Amino acid sequence: MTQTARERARTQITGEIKEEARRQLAAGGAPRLSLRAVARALGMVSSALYRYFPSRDDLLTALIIDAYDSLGAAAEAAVGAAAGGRDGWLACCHAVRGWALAHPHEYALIYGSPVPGYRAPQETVAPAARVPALIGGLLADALQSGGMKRGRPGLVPPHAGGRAAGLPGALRAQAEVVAAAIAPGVPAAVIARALIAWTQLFGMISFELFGQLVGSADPADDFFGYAIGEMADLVGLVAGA
Amino acid sequence: MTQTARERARTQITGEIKEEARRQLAAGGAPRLSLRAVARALGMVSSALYRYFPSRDDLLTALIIDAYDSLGAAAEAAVGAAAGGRDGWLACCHAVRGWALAHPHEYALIYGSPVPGYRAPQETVAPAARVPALIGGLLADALQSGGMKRGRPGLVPPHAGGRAAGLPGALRAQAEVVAAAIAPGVPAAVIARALIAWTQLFGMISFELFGQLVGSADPADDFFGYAIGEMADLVGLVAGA
DNA sequence: TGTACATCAGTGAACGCGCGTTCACTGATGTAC
DNA sequence: TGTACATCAGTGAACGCGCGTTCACTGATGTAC
Repeated sequence: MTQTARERARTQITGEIKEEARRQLAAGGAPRLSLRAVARALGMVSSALYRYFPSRDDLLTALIIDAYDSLGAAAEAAVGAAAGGRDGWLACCHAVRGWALAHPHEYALIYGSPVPGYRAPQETVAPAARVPALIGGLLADALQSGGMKRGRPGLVPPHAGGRAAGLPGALRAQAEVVAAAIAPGVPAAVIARALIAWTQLFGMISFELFGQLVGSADPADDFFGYAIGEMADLVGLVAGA
Repeated sequence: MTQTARERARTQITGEIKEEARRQLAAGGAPRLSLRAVARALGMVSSALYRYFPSRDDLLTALIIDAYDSLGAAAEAAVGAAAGGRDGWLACCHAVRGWALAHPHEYALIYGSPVPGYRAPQETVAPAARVPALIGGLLADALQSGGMKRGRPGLVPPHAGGRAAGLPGALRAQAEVVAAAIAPGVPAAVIARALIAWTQLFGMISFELFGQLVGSADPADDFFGYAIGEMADLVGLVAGA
């Protein structure tokens, strides 16, 4: 309950190490993050860091978890403040993008190419699932409170060639697993489209941050706003509670 | 016209260097690519590589250009063999994904997080534009040959809250620039949705390759097929010529 | 409350490694006459 | 066709740097009696 001075110092310095590491992430990205450079910046000797993190990879893991949690918290706060349904979705998207633009190197750390030689441990899974879980909950809520069209979501008809209305088998099964985990009661067809919306959201943000939109949708604000609206339609989210 | 032995040797060895560099890319990603290691693997002394590439960054640039060209060629071949319109789009998507799965580290090189400290020079711009240009051309062709619905593409209606039918201003202007460059005659509304489809395509592939789909749409084959069909609908592409 | 001991943070030196790049050089290939 | 010179590929040593991690150590903080 009461913390000893040692415990307080430990928490404090652990925080300072991560803070400095984040600064270096911004300077050179994950591959250039160096324990020695972090120690140097903090006026410590490099071996001292091993009192706090048993290896470089453990420091990386801590940064990854923090990044997922920071993003998750930002998104949750935005959704909590929104009216739900379609508004919740839009708020979530804007919060995710806003966080990404504010923390581009932490975004790259969790959504960019995997760091070579690093394998994310189990502990990162739960923080990574916060945004998907948030979206799932939002859909489930919207479905209950009338914020979503019933039946097959969206109104895009099967194309002229005549595609079967159902989902392909594996996708249906996967969607049901997802529904059971994070979106109870939401039909597989809605989940399938939500998966599209989800990958679309991060695809846009990655393209924006990684420079692929230069020469087309850059600056991306209007494009982003338009796209997330289209995704809301696709999923079947309607305005109002 | 006729090549000297020296010229032949130069072309050959330049190729071997890039080949070995690609192998090392697969082993450790771009940040771990090392001139010395490449030279070692080829039985050369590291300084000899400087006869072929003036610096490490120039080797990286060559790999990036090759990757864009390889991807572009694969996509173009697939579209060329398809019936056009919707089929062309689907073929393009499958070709891009197929290439990405076959060359995951080259994909990460061009669509992953930027390599720290590296700035892509102008020469990479044209190769990078091949896939977008291909899609643009495909849309223009489809529009001319009746492979696309006229008028506002797709059938998703404005959401219940009543969104204005038009595109936001900046997006409309950007879409017109894109149309002028790679999709002559294609309306801005179609371009805007094609931008969504394009970011969606690469967003899905990145999520698949970078491990974000584990636990949901994994394996991603059915999800991918479903999503690109939905995108075709969104853009207004119909089956047949 | 005071003392003896255990815990822990931080030091400094070292190990063993790898990197990109430069430079003066040797020897083979190509070119001009 | 043969010779003199220029071009270029590749060598080997060196410069100057950085890295992660280990280890024996000092000295401060915490704990049990």
